[in-house]
Amino acid sequence: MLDPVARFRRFARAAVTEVGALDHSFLGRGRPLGVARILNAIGHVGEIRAYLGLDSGLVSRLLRGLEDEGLVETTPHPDDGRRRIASLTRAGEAEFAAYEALSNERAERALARHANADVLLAAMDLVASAFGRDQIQLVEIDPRAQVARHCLGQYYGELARRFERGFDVRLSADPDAETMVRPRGAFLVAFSDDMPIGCVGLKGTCAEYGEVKRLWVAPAARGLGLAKRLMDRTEAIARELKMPALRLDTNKALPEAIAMYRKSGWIEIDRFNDDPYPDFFFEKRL
Amino acid sequence: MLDPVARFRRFARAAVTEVGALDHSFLGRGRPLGVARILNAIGHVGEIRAYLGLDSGLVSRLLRGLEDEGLVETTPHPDDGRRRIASLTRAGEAEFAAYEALSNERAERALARHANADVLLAAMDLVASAFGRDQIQLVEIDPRAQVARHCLGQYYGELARRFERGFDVRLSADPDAETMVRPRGAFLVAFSDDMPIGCVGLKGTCAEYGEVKRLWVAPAARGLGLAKRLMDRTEAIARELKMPALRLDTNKALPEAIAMYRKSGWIEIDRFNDDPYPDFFFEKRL
DNA sequence: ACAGATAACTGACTTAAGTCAGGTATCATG
DNA sequence: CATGATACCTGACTTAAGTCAGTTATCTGT
Repeated sequence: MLDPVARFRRFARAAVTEVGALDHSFLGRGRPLGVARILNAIGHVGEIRAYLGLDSGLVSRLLRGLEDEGLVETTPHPDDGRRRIASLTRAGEAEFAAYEALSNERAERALARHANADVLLAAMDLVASAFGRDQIQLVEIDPRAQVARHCLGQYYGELARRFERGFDVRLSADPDAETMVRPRGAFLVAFSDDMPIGCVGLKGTCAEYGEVKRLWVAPAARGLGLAKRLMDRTEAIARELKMPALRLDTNKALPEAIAMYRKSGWIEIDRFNDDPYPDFFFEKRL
Repeated sequence: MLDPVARFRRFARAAVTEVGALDHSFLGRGRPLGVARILNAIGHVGEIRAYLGLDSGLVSRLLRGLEDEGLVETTPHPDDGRRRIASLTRAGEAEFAAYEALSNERAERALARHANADVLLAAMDLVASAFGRDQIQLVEIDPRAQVARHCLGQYYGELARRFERGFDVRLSADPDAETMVRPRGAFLVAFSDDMPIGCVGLKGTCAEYGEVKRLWVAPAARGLGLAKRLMDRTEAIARELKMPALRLDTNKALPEAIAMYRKSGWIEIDRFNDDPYPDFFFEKRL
């Protein structure tokens, strides 16, 4: 009842029950689960066969059934006459929305019953990130995009909580967005199933070195080695951009980060800027 | 990507994938899932039909298949000649253990990959408790039993963390176990799927009043209204034992508890003992 | 001791889900 | 333009899972 494996399995049982109940509610729409899944897949992606990993003959038949119901229509692929693209008709979209509503209602109800929904959600984020760790994708995006700004907001919030004297972006040497965009630099965001869970900026400072800025990993994604992965990718990009070296600064309130830098070949150097926050300065030659 | 419902559903997707993978690994033993589930149910409970909610004819046939394989044997029920009890043969137990091992390995592997397994487990406990909230059972047990002592240990740990000057049981008026056993009092433990997630003691202090002691709810179970449920049950038992009133003391470091007492009819009274820890004293006439 | 309920079983049937072997039209490439 | 690969389709088949009606033996209450 108390050992880790038993706790994990207790969780698995609870999740199965919950999932089973959702499936059951799906059946309430009078359609078998396989068909419902196809409908759902069309709503989310245009590509079904590979996405669901089903036999092409089976998909063909299921799709035909949905066509007969008037929920789906197929059009030939513009570039490839062999392929057909499935899309929802208006009626199909309504049906899709009905399934979505079932999922949403269930989620809303579960959250509404809990007096601490934010704690519950944080736990769910953490578990989902752990389960989906192999699907985490690093994507280069513009640091001015909304997701990027969301990540930065989270990052600043974290610093404000952890630094002894808080944190105010305006006092810090906030890098201009242009310095973190190709060809000068880059900005990476880590996504797990569409949720941003980490970021890092590579700033093209000068000819002698680039800088690693704004390395952040969401609480839900800690323990998965994501920071290391973000750093490795950043280094790769820096090499690609022919930067001779990388530098970064950090604060003593972030010991995990400092340990990680030391472990992955960064050398401590003297202060190289006049930012009021950092206590430690590192360099890595490429 | 950030609203609560989307986060809940992201979690559901991750859980489905994980659970599906486990099912898939079960298939590796060359037996369909339904049969595997029966085998599993026999291992855990003797009663299958009602437990799995399956058609009796279906269970009959599946059971027969397992009997033919030599994994299960059935014996007539001692008191009711119509009923039969299924049990695992030695070979069946080995097969059952093999399925258990698959689940356990999977759990161990998932936990081993995570650098913060304790954080992950805490999140899982929380989610599992929320999903299983309707299955939480309150059980009266002896306060000297191992589970009870586990709960009390957790409770003391929590106090030590929250009280300004820490907490030492030996300084507090630790109630004798006998005062929390029928007919003088009682001790309740809340179980969610075999995991103890809360407790409360009803101490038969004197003829004028009983006392509520050691009310504890595990962090994983907070927000589910469990404390209220434990208190309600305690009151019911107190009435049953003909106690004219209940009293309790508590500390200002536990504001949620204090708010809960006030909201459910407890009246603040003067100090009625010389325990060094409590700041607040309450009474409720029955 | 009898009527009605109940537990387990049996046989006949259904549905969902999927596999597999071809077949046809289209595409990519030398 | 011939050849092989590819995308989709079709028909025939299989397996898993379950429903349903009816049978038999046993139990329970009067």
